[in-house]
Amino acid sequence: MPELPEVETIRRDLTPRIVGRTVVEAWVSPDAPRLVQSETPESFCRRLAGRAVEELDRRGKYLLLRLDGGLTWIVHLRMTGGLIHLPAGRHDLPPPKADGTRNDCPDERYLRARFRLDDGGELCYVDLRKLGTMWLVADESSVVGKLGPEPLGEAFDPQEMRRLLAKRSAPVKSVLMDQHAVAGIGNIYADESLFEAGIRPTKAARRLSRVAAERLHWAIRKVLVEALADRGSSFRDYVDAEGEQGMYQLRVKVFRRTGEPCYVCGTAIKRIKVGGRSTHYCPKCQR
DNA sequence: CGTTACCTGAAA
DNA sequence: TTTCAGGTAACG
Repeated sequence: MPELPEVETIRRDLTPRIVGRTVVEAWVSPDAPRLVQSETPESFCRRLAGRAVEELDRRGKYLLLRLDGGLTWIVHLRMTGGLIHLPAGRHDLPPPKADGTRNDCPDERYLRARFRLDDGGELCYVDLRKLGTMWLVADESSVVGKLGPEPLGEAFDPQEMRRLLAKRSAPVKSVLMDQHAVAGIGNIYADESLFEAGIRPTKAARRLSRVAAERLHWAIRKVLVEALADRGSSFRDYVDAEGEQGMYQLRVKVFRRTGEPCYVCGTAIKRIKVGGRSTHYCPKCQR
């Protein structure tokens, strides 16, 4: 579900609500045996209880909750995970909606873990597909050590963009989505960035000209900054830490616009598979 | 390098 | 019934 703009939105919203708070009790559903990767759920809950959250950071699509005592609680939401904060006095997620609307994932059916805080608030982890993962580790690099640069960071400059495209014979879209190349771009923002740069997703990464690589660098930053300003995209499941939707889905130019006219040239947007993922592009604007 | 498994539920 | 879904690791 969430890519960099969604995870960063959650990080920003959660920061004032949980930094300085202590986890007084942790619970992991027996129905989610794969959620905790670093140890058994029992051990995880025991070690987490009593720890204060000192800092909330993000690397790629990972949330890093730095705790007192030198441990880091790392969360990856994968496809349908979400973290919902309930302030003091509210202890229940909404019940399933009767009308069958799809943006209802943070309901009680999909509650997989909960974390009670010392101010009476609560952090709820919801995940329909149960693909999300958590770790409690002393060494963060054991989890996030091999990620590529942050696309909005200083280390990601046009030269770095060219360097990471060079020597890769895979389609440029697959390289953009490779978290070891650059961290945080997923299916939506890969398609949108390639449209913005006028590059065909299937083009071999190493075949991009210098100018094209530099345009792509600029496009990635533009798309991510705008998506962040819109608090991410909510196509089906994604909601922020308060259960609210993002707005960028209203601004996408190609993602899930199959058959609709390109806003630039009017040509019908095409959908193909690249690296097993649905890929959307304008056959005229993107060469 | 591309493909498949991991999960659940909605849409085609 | 089959396909598809904001992701990733483990395959061959």
